[in-house]
Amino acid sequence: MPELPEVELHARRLRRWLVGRVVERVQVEDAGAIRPRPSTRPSEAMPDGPARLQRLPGARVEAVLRRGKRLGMRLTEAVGTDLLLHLGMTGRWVRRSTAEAGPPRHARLGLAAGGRWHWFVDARRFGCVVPMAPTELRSALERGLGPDALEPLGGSELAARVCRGRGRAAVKVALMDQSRLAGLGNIHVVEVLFQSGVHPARPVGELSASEWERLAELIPRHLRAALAEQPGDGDVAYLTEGEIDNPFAVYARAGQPCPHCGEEIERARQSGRSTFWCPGCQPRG
DNA sequence: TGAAATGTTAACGA
DNA sequence: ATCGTTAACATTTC
Repeated sequence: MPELPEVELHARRLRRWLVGRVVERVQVEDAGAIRPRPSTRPSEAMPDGPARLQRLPGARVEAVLRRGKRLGMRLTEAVGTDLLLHLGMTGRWVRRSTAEAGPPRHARLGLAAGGRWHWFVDARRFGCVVPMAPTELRSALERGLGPDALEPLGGSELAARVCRGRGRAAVKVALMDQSRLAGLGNIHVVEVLFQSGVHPARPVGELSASEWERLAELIPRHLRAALAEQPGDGDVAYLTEGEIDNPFAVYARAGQPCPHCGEEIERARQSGRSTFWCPGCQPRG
């Protein structure tokens, strides 16, 4: 899942692990993970992807950037190749000692630096690594994305962005549109709407100014709180795979009592994704 | 066995 | 044309 908090967490970890270090080796386990453009299909691999990545050894990692759910890795300019990273649904980077026997399960590619392996692991294979010219990285990170959802935005500006061109769209679907606001995914948009007391199916054109103010304030606050709860160390864990308890107030809690008012959390589908809300706290208006 | 899963988008229908 | 929903991608898990 990575949504914005998990992607930002990756940015910080990759900075800590790699910035200032020289890439010693590259190991490609799955050439399909190397793509010509972000958001391409696993079957649309970059034909010369492995060859492009083999230029990296000797390059120093200069910076790790993030916008919305996209990550960028700047390398020594002389190498002529930077990387755009997308985690897709299940992608993550893990660090392993070089003494470890081999790549972890579902490893797609690895970078050796600072005496350790840094593996891009992605069971569902929607994530990718996109090699590109350094001049292209900035636009690849920004093109088609609205402002980063972690940055505070005024209520009226948020309303203008999210409503632009449509007044009848459901607020949940509009908030997940990355070209309007970059970073909210299915889980956190559901949580933010619950905290804001806004029903996910409300048309954007019908929200009041004070509701927009509340959303504008709660979006960055909620994302920062989610980020603060992430482990500083160890591998990133996503909800579906583990025995970790569901940390969310309403997401994946259909039929359970609302933590605020005790009413039963409801579930429905919007644009093919599950939505959860409390009928008591989030009236249809 | 079937359904659903955190992301994104091409293709379809109104 | 614009809007919005569905199907698809690939794989795992319940």
